[in-house]
Amino acid sequence: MTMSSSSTGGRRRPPTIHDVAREAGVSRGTVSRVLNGGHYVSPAAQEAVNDAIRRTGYVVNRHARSLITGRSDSIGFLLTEPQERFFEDPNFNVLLSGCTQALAGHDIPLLLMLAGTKDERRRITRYITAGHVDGVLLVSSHSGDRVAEELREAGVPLVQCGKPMGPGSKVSYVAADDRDGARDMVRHLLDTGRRRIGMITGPLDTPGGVDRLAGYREVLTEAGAESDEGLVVSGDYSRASGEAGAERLLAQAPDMDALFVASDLMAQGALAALHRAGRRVPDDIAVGGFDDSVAATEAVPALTTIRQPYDRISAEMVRLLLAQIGGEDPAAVILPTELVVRDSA
Amino acid sequence: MTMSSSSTGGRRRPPTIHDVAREAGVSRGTVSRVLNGGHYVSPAAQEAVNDAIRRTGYVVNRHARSLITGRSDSIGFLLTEPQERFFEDPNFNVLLSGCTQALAGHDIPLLLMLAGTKDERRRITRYITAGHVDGVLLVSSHSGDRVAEELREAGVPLVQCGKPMGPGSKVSYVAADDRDGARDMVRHLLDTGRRRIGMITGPLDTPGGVDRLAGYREVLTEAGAESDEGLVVSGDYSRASGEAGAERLLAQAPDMDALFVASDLMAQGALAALHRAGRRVPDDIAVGGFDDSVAATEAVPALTTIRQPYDRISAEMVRLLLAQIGGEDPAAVILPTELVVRDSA
DNA sequence: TTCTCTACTGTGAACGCTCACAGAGCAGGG
DNA sequence: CCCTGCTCTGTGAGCGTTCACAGTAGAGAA
Repeated sequence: MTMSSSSTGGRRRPPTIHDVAREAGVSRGTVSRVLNGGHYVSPAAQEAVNDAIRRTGYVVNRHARSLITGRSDSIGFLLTEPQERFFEDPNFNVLLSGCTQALAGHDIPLLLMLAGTKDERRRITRYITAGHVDGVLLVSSHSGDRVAEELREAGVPLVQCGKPMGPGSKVSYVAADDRDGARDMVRHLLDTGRRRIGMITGPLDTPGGVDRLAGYREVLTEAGAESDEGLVVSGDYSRASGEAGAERLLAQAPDMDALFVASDLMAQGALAALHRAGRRVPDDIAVGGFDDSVAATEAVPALTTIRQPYDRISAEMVRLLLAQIGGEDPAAVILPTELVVRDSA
Repeated sequence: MTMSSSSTGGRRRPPTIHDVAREAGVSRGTVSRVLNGGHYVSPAAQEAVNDAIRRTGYVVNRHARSLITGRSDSIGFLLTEPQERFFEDPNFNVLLSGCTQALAGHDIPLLLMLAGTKDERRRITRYITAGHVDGVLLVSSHSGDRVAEELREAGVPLVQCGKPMGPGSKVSYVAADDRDGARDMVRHLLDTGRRRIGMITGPLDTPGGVDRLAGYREVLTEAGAESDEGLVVSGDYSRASGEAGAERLLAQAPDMDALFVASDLMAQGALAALHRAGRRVPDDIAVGGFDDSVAATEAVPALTTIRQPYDRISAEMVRLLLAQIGGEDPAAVILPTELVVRDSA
């Protein structure tokens, strides 16, 4: 009934495991065992300890625990893109909340780390290698990025979103099947009678950018199309680059009757450019996007696109990371995409 | 010239302060002093230690440090809004990068924590009170939110963005002068000949929402306007709510010749609604926003708005938080706003 | 009985760091 | 000469926890 002084508001020193042990009439070891699953603890001791914890208001000191276990029970979501991209691209939102949710099931908090500049990357890398998180969910596509390598070398469990650029890289990753998705879209455009199909690619220093272009080219070649000379320009997944890309394509290939854009956000930009040029979508020109983000449904007309299963991607990323933290070897997961037909194609 | 084995890829045990001491030929104490500012260390020792750190690839183990200092040398940026709002509202972007930059000067990493749901808030609050961050920059406006109180009771240094709702609250905060900003905007609308001025307010359970409305009413009253009956509706700062608000106002007060909207994002929505209704801006109706975010310059026509000095706000938040961590008492800072005239009014 | 096995418990020894303290060396003042 | 004060250095203790180990008691088997 009586509250021990340590549970009142203005306490000085937080109670330690030692205080709990004294209060419960057992040893530190027993308290620790209760805290960590309760194996080899008698029911009587179990109860006495739980009571004492309640009475003292004891909270485990995670720094002390981490010091010895080497674990921190938290996970970092590291984004090495410029900050604007993070806010502009709706995919990040979906990915982030997916990961947060997947981790919530394990009661692990997710720490978001934005490292857009070189300086930030240095600071955050040091923070991570100092053991402040048990593992990192890395979202970064560009090949010039050394962060993944650095973290891997430092022995930090890591799962990347999207295929890494280097071929022999031993890093875990989860990705959608970009090539296959691109093939589906281009086939759909061909099936609906389009013949002059242009493409705005993603950044070609990323596997996603390269693979979607490869899928596009494969299908066109299989269909017996001649060269795609003048039909391909590349962007950086931003809205603005989609707009600029479409303008360039319209100038280079005015007879284009379809346009495959490697992200919905770029496709939004492309739609704006097409609209300005007086082309009706899909009557004059069909437009296909990629991602199936909110940008696809918000676009006018709503975009036909390739759905990336972000819910499954984030779930798999978390699963792989926890497995890796548990000692398993890195692994790669490729998930299938799906064609979503709306109004633009 | 030779690299110690610990700096190669597959190291087992990370180097400790002890390894560095041995490598440098000094004691643990001296290494520790170098690590913590280098006071009372001879130049020769200083250099030897720095060399040894470089050679061994030593990174301080922050758990061990934290265990004894009680500090974690990191700061949390806590957002208790639903996640969509975070991505939609460009103000968060600006605020976040401002804080990151301000902290970079102190070499302190910023951890972003999104706690949109009750469950997330519980997890994150526990994480914070367990001492994982030294202080919290809190962005959350709603009054129903108990997070600020909880953290303050747990003794966590805290600075809020925006005035807290409760009157007697002892929590630090930094805010722009919302009332004064609103006054400036409404005066500007009056000065340019407008007479029937409507308003879309922010959420009225936030001081920002209340104060901007108060400023609006004061100026109208001073100008001798009759009741604003039917001229005021409220939104939640989202684009969609601005659109809906403008529609409602158009129905209630078709003779309105100006509209003051409590955020640029809502103003964007309002512009869309006005456009649909065939009203020309600013010819038929003037529109004034609030924030001066990118939404203001992206809007068509570009928004006349009230600039919130987000760069100074974030700098002040960081300054206040660091001061509070250093033992100073909480304080409040109110920063002036500025009228920015563009095309919409 | 005695021995073994199992369930449970307590005790040092870490983990890697900082902090307080003591002590060395040297200068300057009485 | 000693004393004081300064800069610099090393050492032991301890932060709060887990882990390995040793040791106890009681049950069952030999």
